[in-house]
Amino acid sequence: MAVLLELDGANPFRVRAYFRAAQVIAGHPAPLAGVSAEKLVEIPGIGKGIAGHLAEMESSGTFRELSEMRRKIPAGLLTLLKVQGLGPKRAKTLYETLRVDSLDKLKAAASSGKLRGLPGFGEKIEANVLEGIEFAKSAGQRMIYWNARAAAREVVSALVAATGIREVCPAGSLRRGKETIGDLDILCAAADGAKAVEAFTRLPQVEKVLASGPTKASVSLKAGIQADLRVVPPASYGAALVYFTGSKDHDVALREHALKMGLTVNEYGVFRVSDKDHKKPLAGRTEEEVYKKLALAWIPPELRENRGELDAALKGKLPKLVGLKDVRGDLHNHSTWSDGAASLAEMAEASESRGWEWVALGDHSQSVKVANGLSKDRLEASLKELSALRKKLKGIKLLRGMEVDILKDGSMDYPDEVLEELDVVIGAVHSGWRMEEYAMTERILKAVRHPRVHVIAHLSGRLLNDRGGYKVDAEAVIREAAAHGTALEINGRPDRQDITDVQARRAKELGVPVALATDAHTSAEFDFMEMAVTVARRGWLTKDDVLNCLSALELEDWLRS
DNA sequence: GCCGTTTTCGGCCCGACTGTTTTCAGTCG
Repeated sequence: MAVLLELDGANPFRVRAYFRAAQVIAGHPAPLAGVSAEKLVEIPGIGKGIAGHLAEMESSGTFRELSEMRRKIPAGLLTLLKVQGLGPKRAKTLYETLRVDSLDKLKAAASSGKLRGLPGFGEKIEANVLEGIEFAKSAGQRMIYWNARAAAREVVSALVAATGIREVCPAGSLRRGKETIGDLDILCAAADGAKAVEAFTRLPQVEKVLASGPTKASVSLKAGIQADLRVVPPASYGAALVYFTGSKDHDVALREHALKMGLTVNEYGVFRVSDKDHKKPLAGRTEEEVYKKLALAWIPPELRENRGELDAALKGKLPKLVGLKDVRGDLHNHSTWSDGAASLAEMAEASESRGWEWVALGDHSQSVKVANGLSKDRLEASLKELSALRKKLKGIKLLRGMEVDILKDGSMDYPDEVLEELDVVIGAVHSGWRMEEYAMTERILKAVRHPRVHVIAHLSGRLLNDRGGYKVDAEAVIREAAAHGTALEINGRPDRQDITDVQARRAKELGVPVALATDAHTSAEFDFMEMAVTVARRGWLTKDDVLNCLSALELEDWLRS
């Protein structure tokens, strides 16, 4: 609705209200279906109008005004917005004058020189549009966090090497730890902005310079992602870091909060509103200083999504987020017994050398034939091997933590007497993907209720940028997990990251323990614990919410209970 | 369309860059 209104040229504040409401709803931990209008309007950003639309959507799947806008604005117009340099105004001009409502028609019009001369268009924009069309068609996919971080680290170290500037930091959604990244935002503190920008645009990683000025530049990288550099004076580094880390919604809320205090915030610092020329910064060198001047505790980047963090910071009620150092072990991984690349011994030794206090070494259960799942006999053999390892490795507590399939009827892939031999039972779905949501939910709920199942793994089954996962009512699973004391996993494989940040926060809200898991298939993949921790932090989790922060004794107590 | 420590009406975050313009609109983040 927000995008359609924008294309229609509606009041920009009305447009923003819809964008904001959409964000609020997406980030709300508990589902809003069935919530009464009186309760809905208590949520900041949802007023009477949108609450009414939501009620209408619940019965009909849409609302009247949206249907009207859909009739009024051709669907193809929305795809024009994907082209860089085309916003609502130019898209509307194209449609009204040339009837352009698809990328193909846009290409035809641009290549025959029909764009130049239109209001707001010239030769340059025409050329840029032509180039942007190809990009819009091919790209569109966001990069998975882990890969984006690697690309960013490479650019940052190259920039440091080229300029000698020390204060260079990836900001944006990468710093916030979002599951996928649209572009890299890199912040740099330097007296001479132009010099830093020039060095940036000449890095060997750069494929094409999209824009470049004295304090900022945009390039596309050979790695297949756009990177934006912003340079500010060192005295503004903290303010710029806040600004450039975002999220946009967090920044906007922060500035609104500042205005109530008679202060204004930009990327250069905090100023009094009365200080019109921004002559006397009240803060700006560090992030802590900026937040403090606004009467706020420093907010960890992972929380900066405008999901209540400003309110919590104001009241001193921010959670003390779980960190990698709090983690004492991993619960879910694989060895050469099934589809892993390292032996049980290698996985055990790698865990010990990471300084972990315990590890539950796992594998797939018998029905997952493609992953070489373990029959009862092979499981027994592997347990013997583990006993021998226990005698050798005294520095770490070794547990057997199998990923056991939840079969189509909801029963487990091993009989109860076998499950009882395992220290940790992780229930997971790897088959029968196309079940209806109701049936899939019942199937998983049965596992949640099973007294021998400790953890449910990768609840959605999705693989980012690959497949969407099966249909399941996550809220029902979280509620049942709360009722039965079953834990839910945050899978740290970068393409899974499942359960999500929002679901993790909901789990915490209902008192469901969360298990962080690497799902490692090599010893190096124990690194994925950091990915799982990032998702947990985005879900507001503290070490009290996370099973991996228990000592070996505490964990065994919990497993028994 | 939302919201309220001046307000139920009249505000609504802030700045850089580009390209089309003779002073600024559009786009982007």
